[in-house]
Amino acid sequence: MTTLFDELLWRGLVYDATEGVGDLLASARVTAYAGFDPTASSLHVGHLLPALALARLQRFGHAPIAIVGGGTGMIGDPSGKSQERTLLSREQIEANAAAIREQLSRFLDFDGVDNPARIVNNADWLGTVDLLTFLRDAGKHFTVNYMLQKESVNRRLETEAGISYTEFSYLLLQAYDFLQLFDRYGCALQIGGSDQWGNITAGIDLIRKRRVYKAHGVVMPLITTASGVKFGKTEAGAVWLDGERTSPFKFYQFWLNTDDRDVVPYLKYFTFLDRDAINGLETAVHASPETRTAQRVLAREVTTLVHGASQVVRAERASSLLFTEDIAMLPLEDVLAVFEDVPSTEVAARDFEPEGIGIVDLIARVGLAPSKSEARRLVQSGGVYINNRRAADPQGRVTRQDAIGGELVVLRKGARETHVIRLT
RNA sequence: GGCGAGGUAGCGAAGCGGUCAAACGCAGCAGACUGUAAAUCUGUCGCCCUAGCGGCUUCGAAGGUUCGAGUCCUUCCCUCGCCA
Repeated sequence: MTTLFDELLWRGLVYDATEGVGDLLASARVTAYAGFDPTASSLHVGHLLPALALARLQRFGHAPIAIVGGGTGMIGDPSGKSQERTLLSREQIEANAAAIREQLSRFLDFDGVDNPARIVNNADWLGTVDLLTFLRDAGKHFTVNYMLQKESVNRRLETEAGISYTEFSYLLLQAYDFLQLFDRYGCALQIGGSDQWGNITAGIDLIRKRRVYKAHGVVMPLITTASGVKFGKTEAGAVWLDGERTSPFKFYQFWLNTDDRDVVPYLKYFTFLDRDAINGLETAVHASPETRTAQRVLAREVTTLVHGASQVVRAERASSLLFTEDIAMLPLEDVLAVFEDVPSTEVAARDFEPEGIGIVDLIARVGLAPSKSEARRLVQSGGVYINNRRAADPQGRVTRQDAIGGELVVLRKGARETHVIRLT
């Protein structure tokens, strides 16, 4: 049967790995961890890779640990960052950590008898260890020479701004984490993004020196997009797992819009579909790209994982409605249901009374455009739709008669940004 | 503390007294073409309106010179480099 490592290899999830991980994973139940720093109150799609890696691990019988970095978050990881970070307040970090913990719990099973998942906070030990102890236990085992050679540090040394002592120390903290998890839970493997390689090997080195044990690391590739855009970004910024920040509908749309060239790798990265299923979809991409079957499956699978099946149904309905039907013809309840998680604004019905509101004013008022000038430009270029009908006259007005069921106006900008106006 | 370089729109970067709301590139936004894709092409990209060779506020900050200043002068603030 296939082992976890084979599985990861097939999915293209192994960018680099320590010698012998495959054998270890094939021969024993391994406890492994991945870390998540609480730099924001939500994870984003980029975090899915390590989060799902933990879930895959668990599915293969191994025991996953997710670290929410309440301790390391206080310092800031220089890996992959070209500039020094601003420190977050302790309260902020604690709030973020709590939110992230909740999100991670969706992917992991805590009730397994043999291999239950754990979520731990490294503030538990990093927050209590005193400086002298830390320097003796961790610091003593690393030469500055070694640390300077790490890519994350080295790159920053070449910049004008340099790197602060604080961020320079990050490596030691993460190494110390690995040691702690090894001691507490027998954790012998760390998983992360490819930018974590330096931090992971530092931990492995520390465990070897302090405990005379060979721990392992696996890093996953940086996700790229075929068009060169940074993965996980849309016009509205990062794609968050938090439904408040990125609505399930937008989340679904994000995946649905995946480039043909990216969709197969993404199916491997972000779903649990097996080889046959993915191979079938790959064929579909070549045979009939216009149906975008693979994208639909991808969107459905990932949205289900993050937001649940019921949200997928809604997103799919909203999607078809948004692009293929004349919404003004539909019953008010249907439209309401579909646009439930689209941004909306309440506007007093009497504002529409005499002869309606100028379309330009309305767009600026609900924030679909940042200024009236911008709104006017949009309308003139034909980028505004009221109830799915293009409104290209900047002098145009929206009256109460335009409202679906007398109480709802669906305002759309371009192909994707929709705003609902409720008359009250 | 000394010397040098520099601070222009989201970013990068032109500009060296008028025609500068400010070239150009990137990013963004919209349109066309499409498959809610990619590529390409077009338009747009400070704010306001009665939309015009219109009005207003911008080029680190504050003063000044000038009919006129992003452009010249003074002071200050900040960033970077070298030296101490």
